[in-house]
Amino acid sequence: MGAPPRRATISDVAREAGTGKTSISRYLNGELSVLSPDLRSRIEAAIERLDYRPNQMARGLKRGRNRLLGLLLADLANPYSVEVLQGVEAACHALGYMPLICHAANEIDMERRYLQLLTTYRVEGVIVNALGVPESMLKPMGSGGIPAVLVDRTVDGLDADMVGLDNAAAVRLAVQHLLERGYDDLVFVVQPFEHVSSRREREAAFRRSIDGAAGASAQQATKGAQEVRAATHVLDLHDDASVDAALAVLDAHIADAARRGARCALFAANAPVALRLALHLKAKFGAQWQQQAALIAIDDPEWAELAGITTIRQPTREIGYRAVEFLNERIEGAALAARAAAFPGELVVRASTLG
Amino acid sequence: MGAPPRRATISDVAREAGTGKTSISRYLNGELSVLSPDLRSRIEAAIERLDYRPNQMARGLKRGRNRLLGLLLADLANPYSVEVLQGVEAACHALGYMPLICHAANEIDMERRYLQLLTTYRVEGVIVNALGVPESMLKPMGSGGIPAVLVDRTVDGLDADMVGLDNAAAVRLAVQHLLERGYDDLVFVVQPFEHVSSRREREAAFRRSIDGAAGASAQQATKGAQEVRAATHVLDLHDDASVDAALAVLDAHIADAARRGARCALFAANAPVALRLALHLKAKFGAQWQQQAALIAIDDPEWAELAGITTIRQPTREIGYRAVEFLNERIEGAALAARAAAFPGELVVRASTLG
DNA sequence: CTGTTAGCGCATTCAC
DNA sequence: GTGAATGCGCTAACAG
Repeated sequence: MGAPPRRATISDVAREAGTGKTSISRYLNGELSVLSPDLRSRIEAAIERLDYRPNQMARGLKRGRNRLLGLLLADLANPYSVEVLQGVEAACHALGYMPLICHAANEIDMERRYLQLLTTYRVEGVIVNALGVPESMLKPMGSGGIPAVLVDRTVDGLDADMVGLDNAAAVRLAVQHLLERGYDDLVFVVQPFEHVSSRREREAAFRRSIDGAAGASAQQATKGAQEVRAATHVLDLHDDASVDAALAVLDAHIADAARRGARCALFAANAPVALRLALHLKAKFGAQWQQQAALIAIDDPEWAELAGITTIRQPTREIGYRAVEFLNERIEGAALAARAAAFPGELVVRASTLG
Repeated sequence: MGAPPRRATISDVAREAGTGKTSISRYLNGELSVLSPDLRSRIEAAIERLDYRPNQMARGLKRGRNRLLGLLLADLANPYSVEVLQGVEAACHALGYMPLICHAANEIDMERRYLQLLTTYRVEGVIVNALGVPESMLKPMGSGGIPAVLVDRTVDGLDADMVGLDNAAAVRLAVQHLLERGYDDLVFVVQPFEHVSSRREREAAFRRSIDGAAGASAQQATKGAQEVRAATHVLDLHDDASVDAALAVLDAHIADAARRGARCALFAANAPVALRLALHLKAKFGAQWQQQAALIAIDDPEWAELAGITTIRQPTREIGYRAVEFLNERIEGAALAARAAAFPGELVVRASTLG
């Protein structure tokens, strides 16, 4: 005997059950009511005996849909991505999809390759946490192409569903917290942001929040009545030399603030930036750095608690879940205009802003 | 015009190029030398014009292989998994496979479901970082079933290729470091380890390392001539109550060691345990906890540097890469006996063992 | 060099 | 209730 050399097919099952393929197919598709109890149990037995598993590829080929969703992630090393992924998975299970997870690993041409590959596997839709400019790579979907929903960031010329953080509100929350804690020299640190909408939005929101607060304090003579300074620094994490240079400038800024007697706080636009800054501050001020410099960040990685960093936590699971829901509606044929879901962030206060 | 409502098929291209499907197929499969320059350029043009992409599902159905590999991960929240994943991806690209990433999220029946699903999609092989007991779920492959290679841990009754850390050597390295630093009360902390081979091996290696060291010091009268104590504590991270209880016992142990004047060091079996311990130590001793208690861990997550924890780093990328290589050989038909690749760990000394 | 033919495993008319 | 026939998109013999 031994194990069968080849996996059983529907024909094998039909033969084993002494019937035609049609009945097997009906059984598989839950049209149980149309089968005589006898046939039905014979089929069950045959399937069991042959350890039969319907071939999804063949099914997909026939019916034209394979229940595959593409999930294209810019960087799985970023905990944010992993959490979004979990939300996506949960929704996929609930809706009967199988997520095809693709990891661009910060390589822009990996992203392009994967997008093509997904197309090739005829996924029914894609969820994209874009890295660079899939420009027209995604275009076709708006115009009858494959449905897509964007996560965290928009893609330039593309009019698609979008789900992510309410950046304006999140940044406002953070700035407000810093001002309340008496910081009056705020430094926003962000990766190169021209091409990433979420970074752009956060930076813009940062500027606006400061202006707003300054205006308010001017008329109301708030406790922090003195001027609040604000600056933006760019940290290109993929370029060591550039990072060193930027950190040197930052150091100068911090020193200057100390000289002026100002209270300086660093605002990291996301977790990777926060980690880099924390490492730098630790190297500079030692293990007790939280007492010398303030740091707040968007994103709440697992080590934030250990490092004692105040953060704005994103509802990452929900973001992933909603993305799939949006996509599913699109796949089911909804022809609405592009929607956007912006979830609120949550302030988690820790030692780094209690100096 | 507008975008074509349906993706172009090989027949469309053939018609557009004024030829038969065979030639198109030949073109797609790189049999270019067999095509007249004229036909060839007509085909190229047609493909371009129709934005044609061959349907992988159909190809797979026909040739019987779809170049899909299953990657079943127990827990993507564990940085170890993400790094292995990156190695797997790299190898897949090099060898022309597409990894189907499945995340069991610590749910044992998710694992089972995914294994079935992978079977259903006719993946050519699977790489499994097992969670529970896929028992016979994987059995079939040894006996003509789908090829599999195990990562980090074995599966009980299963005789398959295996790749992971050289646990014995890694643990020895860590223990040796601790002894050299003068610690004489070593506490190994690990998640429930009966069913996870790597944890079992590490725990066993811990006991053996201590015994070996004790023996050596006995005959050679090493500097640490006094007895070295060793104990194992279990931390079930998925059960809060149990964790609290275990930590209380640990605290007692530490207090007792202090009373005796012994130098106590904690040895975390992996990153999740290390994080939990670090959080506890921080809560107990404050931000400077590294000076009150020693901690070493297997795994080297990105936050280890920030937290200043000494670790044994695994060559995770290589592990993932090798897993795919093993699998590929199997898929190509190699019928060798089960192999095992055990990679060495690397000691990264940081503040937590320099007390 | 090129086209015709016959399936891969399955779902779906359409008859019986 | 049930089964035979047709074709999804593609590749692999076979002829020419």
